[in-house]
Amino acid sequence: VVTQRDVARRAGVSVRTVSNVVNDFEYVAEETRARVQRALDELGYRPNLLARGLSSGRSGLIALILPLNVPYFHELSEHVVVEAERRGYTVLIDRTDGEVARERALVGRTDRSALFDGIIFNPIGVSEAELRSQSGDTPVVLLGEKPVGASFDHVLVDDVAAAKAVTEHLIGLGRQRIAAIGRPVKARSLTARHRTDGYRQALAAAGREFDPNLVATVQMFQRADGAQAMTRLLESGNPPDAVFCYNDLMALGALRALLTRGYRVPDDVALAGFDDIEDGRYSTPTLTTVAPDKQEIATLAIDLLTRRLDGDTSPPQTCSASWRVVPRESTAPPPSEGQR
Amino acid sequence: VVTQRDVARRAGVSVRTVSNVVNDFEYVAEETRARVQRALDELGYRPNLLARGLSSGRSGLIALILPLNVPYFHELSEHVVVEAERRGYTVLIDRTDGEVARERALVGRTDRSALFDGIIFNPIGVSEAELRSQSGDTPVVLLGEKPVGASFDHVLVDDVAAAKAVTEHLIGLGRQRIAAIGRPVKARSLTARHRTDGYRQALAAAGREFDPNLVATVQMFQRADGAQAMTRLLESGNPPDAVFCYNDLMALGALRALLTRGYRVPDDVALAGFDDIEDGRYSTPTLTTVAPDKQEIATLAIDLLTRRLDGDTSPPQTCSASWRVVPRESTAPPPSEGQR
DNA sequence: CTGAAAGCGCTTACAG
DNA sequence: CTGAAAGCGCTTACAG
Repeated sequence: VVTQRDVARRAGVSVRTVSNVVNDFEYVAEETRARVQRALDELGYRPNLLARGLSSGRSGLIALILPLNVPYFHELSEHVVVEAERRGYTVLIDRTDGEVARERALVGRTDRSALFDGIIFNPIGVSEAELRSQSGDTPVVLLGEKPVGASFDHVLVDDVAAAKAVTEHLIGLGRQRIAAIGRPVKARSLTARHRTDGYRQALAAAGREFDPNLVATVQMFQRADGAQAMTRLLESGNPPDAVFCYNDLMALGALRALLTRGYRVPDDVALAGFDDIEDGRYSTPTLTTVAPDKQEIATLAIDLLTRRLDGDTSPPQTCSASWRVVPRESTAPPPSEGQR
Repeated sequence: VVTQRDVARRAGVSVRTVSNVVNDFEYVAEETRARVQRALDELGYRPNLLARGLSSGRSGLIALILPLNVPYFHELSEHVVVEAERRGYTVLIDRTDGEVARERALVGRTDRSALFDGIIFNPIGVSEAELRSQSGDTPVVLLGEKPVGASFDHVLVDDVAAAKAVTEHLIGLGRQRIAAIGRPVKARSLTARHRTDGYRQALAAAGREFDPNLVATVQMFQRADGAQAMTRLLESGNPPDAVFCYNDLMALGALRALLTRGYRVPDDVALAGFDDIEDGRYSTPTLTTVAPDKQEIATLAIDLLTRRLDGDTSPPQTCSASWRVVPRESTAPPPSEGQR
């Protein structure tokens, strides 16, 4: 490998000057710069990130720690990568895939703070307290769920309001038995709780009775869970005529379960999800959903993080990104009224 | 931050000994080890990856450079991450999303070889020659397409054979007009060429005429491309009764186009894809596809890479992973014969 | 504008 | 088994 020392020798200058040229500092004589640049090119010098990081204390790297197997975060990651690049940072993605052990390994054990200038993280199992003790002075921005007493910067969407809005959309269709799929069997997911809250608030606001039998539980937020939960609802003897799934993935699973059993969507059962993942735009029927503004979320997260990297020490902030209900075929009103 | 020096001072030993304990070397007196370990714990020492990497020349990090927006690679990445972890390596993912500029930036400019012990890469736009000049002595394993004169380790599936097999499956259904979707408009993708070859070989082997009008071109391998190509085929006046899409994503787009226009799948048009992505198992109908063994591909790639990391300098190898045709509803024979 | 030198936090022959 | 010391390749006050 070619080092700055090699270049310095060739150009007849000190490494200090080479470093100045490489990093594009001002105050380098034009003549010197040209000479060094030539040596740089001729030797094919490329800076060693590790050495630079070790001595400067900054690597230009941001860790994005996500359950990449969740399409929502998968899609979000694209925006984060692009947005970070715009500010001169490189994002490296760490898959946690919802495994707490993996999350812990990433956050704990070795000091990744040396490697990464900052971290953007969607924690599933690691608590804020745990994270605080491990993250040292590396800026961390958390995505989603914000527990009380949070001491990190957060970016989130108002799950309660969004869930309420999409449930109201279902109510507006004239549906009578509106089910919800997504209450976790055991994990205490704030997201799920908030969406349940929104769902109940919408029912209450419409003067509807809350029926616990219409809330189906799941293990995870995957397609299979949605399919199973839907199947249970259908076999309950008194099937719903509309379902709000807490994410699109489960809605897609539910859709599959419905179509397999001969139910028509939306005619027999209207269906709505959450996340606006691409699959939902190509399913048949296409899927009504809540679309969080992913671009905005990414921008907010990177904004928050870079501000910290620039030395901002103000108290932790929470930014709320916008969202909207996107009606599609899965909740489209029947072609002509009263046909059912 | 706590350094080894801090720990050494506290334990009353040299940093050499601390390093020995941290790295779990043998030849450390039990008593010493215990004392150092206590200091380590009390101070909450965590090694600095950068410093370790710089002085040891190894970081334990593997870069996985992929178009993560392609579900096939997205699913593959999970296996690679797990497989690498099993060998003690950490995988960091770099999204290229099919953008050549991003690929170049990752491979060129800064010397990432200092940061990563090895690279697993699915190149879209960067040529092998270019890669060779940039990668230095960092081991690289390439995923997919293998050009002639390749000088890197490769892991791939036999696209020709697989495409031939799935086309034969379509022929076996008794379909007469079998279309193919996926020939690129301009890019010279080996993958697409191989799949076209396999498609043609199957037709030829069955004594069928090759009809260029039945091969639809696409810009990319995304859903929208599949939908558009399908639409064009349907509007061509003489629609196909079966379609082999070069990946599942396009097949899903094609499915959407078919269902939207009132065609029944598989009754009117049978449909097959390639990749076996999860979406295809939940669409209605579920999607017949070619399933490359992703676990095997990941294992082969990591095997190849770690072997190089252990000093193997044998000539570049090419490993072929297995695959199989997975028949699902989209090519299921009609319930009763001759019904059409 | 540029040089000589210290230092980032580790690893690792070299001695003992 | 352990210490003193050099070195990994850079950056960056400190002088000049």
